Amino acid sequence: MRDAAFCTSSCTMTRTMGVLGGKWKLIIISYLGQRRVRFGQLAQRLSLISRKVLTEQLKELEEDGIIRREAFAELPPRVDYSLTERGLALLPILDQLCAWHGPVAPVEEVRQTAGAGQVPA
Amino acid sequence: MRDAAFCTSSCTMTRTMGVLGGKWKLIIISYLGQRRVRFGQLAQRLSLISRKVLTEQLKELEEDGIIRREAFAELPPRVDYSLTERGLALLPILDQLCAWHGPVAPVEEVRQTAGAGQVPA
DNA sequence: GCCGTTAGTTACGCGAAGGTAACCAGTTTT
DNA sequence: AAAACTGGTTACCTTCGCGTAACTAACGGC
Repeated sequence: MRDAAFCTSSCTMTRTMGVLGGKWKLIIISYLGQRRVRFGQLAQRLSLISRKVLTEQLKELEEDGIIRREAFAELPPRVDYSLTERGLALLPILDQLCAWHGPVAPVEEVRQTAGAGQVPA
Repeated sequence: MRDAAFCTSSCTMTRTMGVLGGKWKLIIISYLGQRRVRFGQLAQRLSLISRKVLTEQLKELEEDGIIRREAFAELPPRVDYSLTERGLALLPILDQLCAWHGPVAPVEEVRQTAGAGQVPA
């Protein structure tokens, strides 16, 4: 997404889709949850997303102030991603979306058992 | 969307995106709101969507039980679209999404002033 | 000096999503 | 008899999202 026509529309829903639209954004946000996650970890867990697209989406999300990127001058390099306040504010809404779709609520589950071998995507 | 890999994912957010993902779905749902709208009216208002794609999306939304399609054997033909209960249940969530994105909340506005020349898309 | 590590970037190319425009049915209007 | 109206469908073509794979930087270990 990131379509100019979307972002300048007079309809808020359309503008919102300009920021959150696209296959991956909500999934990334929902996976991040309240945690700080390294890039490699994201890439492993969200294996349906190619590395290239993942970095693109992360960059856009960062530009939109939804996630925070922290790069450390370590060796080997390390980059942590986490939600900003703005991003965190989305979580309860996403939970409602998930609850709407399925009776089960595995987003919580994925977030909580995140080290246990779940395959979120 | 409607990607098989999405719909069978173990992550609810991903499965949810399988149904609601795509540029247009949430916009159509949000535009429908509580009203019954004729096809031509939808096509006019959501002018960013081509007729072809609009019919495709409407068909998918109907298959997923989110909207209801009522065709009348009138002349000229008439088809009304409206949200099912499942679809209506999404509205408060979408309103929250819009509220999250912009301080203004024009989805309500668009729904309420729907005859007054708004251009929702 | 070569490999491995992490976090990317770049070039290349496919396939699906989407736009355009023509066409259809069936009846009233002109 | 032709045009117009509604709600589509279809063929055709273009665009772009996305995947694959190779490559980079900068350092530690062998």
